[in-house]
Amino acid sequence: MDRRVTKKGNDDASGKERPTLKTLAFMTGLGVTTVSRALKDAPEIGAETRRRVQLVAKQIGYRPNRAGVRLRTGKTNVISLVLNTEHELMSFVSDIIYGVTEVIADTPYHLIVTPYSRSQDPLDPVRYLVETGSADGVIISRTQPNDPRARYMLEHGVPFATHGRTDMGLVHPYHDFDNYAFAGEAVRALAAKGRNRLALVTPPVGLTYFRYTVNGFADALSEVGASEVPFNTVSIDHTIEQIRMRTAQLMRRDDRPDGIISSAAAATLAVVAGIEDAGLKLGRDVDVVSKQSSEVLHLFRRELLVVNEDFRLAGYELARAVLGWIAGKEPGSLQSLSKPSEVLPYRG
Amino acid sequence: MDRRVTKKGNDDASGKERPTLKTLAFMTGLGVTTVSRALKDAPEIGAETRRRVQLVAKQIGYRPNRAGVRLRTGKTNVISLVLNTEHELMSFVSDIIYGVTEVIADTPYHLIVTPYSRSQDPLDPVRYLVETGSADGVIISRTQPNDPRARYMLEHGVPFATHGRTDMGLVHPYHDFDNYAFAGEAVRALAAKGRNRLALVTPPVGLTYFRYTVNGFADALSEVGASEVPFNTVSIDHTIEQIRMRTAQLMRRDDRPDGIISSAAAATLAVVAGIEDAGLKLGRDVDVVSKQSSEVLHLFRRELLVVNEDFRLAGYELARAVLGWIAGKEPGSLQSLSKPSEVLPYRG
DNA sequence: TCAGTATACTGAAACGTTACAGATTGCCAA
DNA sequence: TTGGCAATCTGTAACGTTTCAGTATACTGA
Repeated sequence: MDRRVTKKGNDDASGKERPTLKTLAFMTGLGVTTVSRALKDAPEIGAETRRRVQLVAKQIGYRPNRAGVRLRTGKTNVISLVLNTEHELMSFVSDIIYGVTEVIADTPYHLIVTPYSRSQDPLDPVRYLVETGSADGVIISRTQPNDPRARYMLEHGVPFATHGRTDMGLVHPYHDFDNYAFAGEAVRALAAKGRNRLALVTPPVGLTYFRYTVNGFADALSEVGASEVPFNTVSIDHTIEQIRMRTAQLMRRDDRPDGIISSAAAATLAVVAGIEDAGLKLGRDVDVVSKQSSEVLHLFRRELLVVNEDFRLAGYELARAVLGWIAGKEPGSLQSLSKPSEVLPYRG
Repeated sequence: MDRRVTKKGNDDASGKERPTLKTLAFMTGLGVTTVSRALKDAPEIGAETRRRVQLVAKQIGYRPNRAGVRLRTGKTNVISLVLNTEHELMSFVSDIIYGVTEVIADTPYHLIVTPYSRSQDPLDPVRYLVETGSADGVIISRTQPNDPRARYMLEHGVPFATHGRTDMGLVHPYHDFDNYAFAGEAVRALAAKGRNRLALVTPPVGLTYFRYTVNGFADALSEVGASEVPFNTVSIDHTIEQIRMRTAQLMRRDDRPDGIISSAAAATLAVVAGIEDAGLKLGRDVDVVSKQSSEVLHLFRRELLVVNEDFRLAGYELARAVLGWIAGKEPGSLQSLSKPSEVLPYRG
């Protein structure tokens, strides 16, 4: 029967060590429990005590220990952004991150980036996050109409938001760019320039916004009475070289399009290169409308017509949606659709 | 003297709950301590026991609870990438993240992105990370010759790596691109084309690589006998519009340069636009050498001369450096300098 | 035979937090 | 007076992990 001396090491307010609830309890002469509750404005704590505790806490710069909270409550204070490192680490990822951090900045949340690499099941990282309880909320992109990740997280009660919509009859927060409208506006802009044989460089087949884009394109085509020149051999997921080569092939054909619509700025660079490889001139032989997420295309070729998509806004909305869901709001009320800008020609 | 019944809730291997050490202990019939040590190959555990525990652990998919480990040991298994959201969230950030995640992928580490926004003290986020013990290692960029963040982390014993070198007489891991060599090569390439009045679009004043670039530029100028056309009114931190306007101004002067070196692709777009605004033609009136981090510039104007900087490599090296330091390697052995590619003309 | 020691294992405590189940005090109604 | 209740505050346990200080057993040398 031994009688060890237990050294606490924190019940004096001496050291350089980070203050804990125990430190605060010692300083205020209260119990640890009382301090804990006072800090979170629990009703059963006296008004004066509450103020006193909060004052002292602020003075000595108390910050709750994340590991303690997480261990006890399961709350991680983490939002995870799940990214496909193969396709998505293009410039717009930075913008999304920017938008997310902007929202998160004055919350206790941290942003962790969870990658999934080469040809891995997209569900893997999500499963990992859910199984290990690594995040309070998740943001995914490259959303599919029938998206197993969204389904999985719904089943497991994990708050999330998708960049892009789904079509499963399930309701969840999302943010999306109105690609149906984009494609439609693009067609109309080209039609207004007298172009009537149009080709489309689509989003990746299989993602939801592929459908919206294609539908918007098709509907507007018949609206303005233009026809489609099929160009199914590429999407914006293809490499610069592939897009360039196949565009050149396309433009050398007799039935070549006189208008092209591109769903991404990087692809547009390749498309224009392909057009010029074929000896044609932008603005004369063919017009191109492209989405872009930063103001680069007009520097590239002033003949380009552009539509702006704001990925910072996307990050912002997605983060707000996830936090909203975590805070208990209705998932259905956390959906947003961003309208495309006008189709813009080079402005002086 | 009450005699409450304590419900453990985990000592049966029943539920859907995540297995813990206790679960493993129950299943193997061992003590929690033994299981813990067996999993980390402690020497005082019998070989067979060790194998048995590890087998069971693998079978049921045991993963240590991060909060438990972190609370007990202080180890977070987190690497933090500290970013300036004002300047740095350009495309290359994605590449750095890609490189980092590549290294981190098969380690227990998570990557968290810690932003610091508009005109905030760059030391703030670092101080936060250190004070709250939120990360085992930190990666910073926009490194300065005398960098308070590096000094601070050295003082506090926090492993880190800098993107770019410092010049404080203190040794720490870094990865840097050899901008001295880049500027030199660029000057020589322009000289080889008969250009001898050269201007430089510099990195942001105050950052270490500003100095290297400027020195490489100056040394090579005198080496080849060319002269500098001062262009101090811009750096690559300026907006596209500013760079464009001032380049146009510069190019309208009588003493305009016949060669320009640009430290970033985005700036180069603006520079070329400015050149053309002034009615001059790239490749005829002036040649431009530019760094780029992805293959876009040759699509933009094939007359451009480019040097490639690999930011994915940077992320990769930085992550390896931090992990190496955490693992106990000598900081001085974790420094790397990446040589620029040749100056490349448009390749067919 | 016995002490000494190496081997293999174990319980308790601690990290910082919150939830649960009280405990203390004062006040009021009966 | 007494019982009840509201208002405040408190101790203990628990989250899952590792470390400390053991204990039990078998083996060793004399």
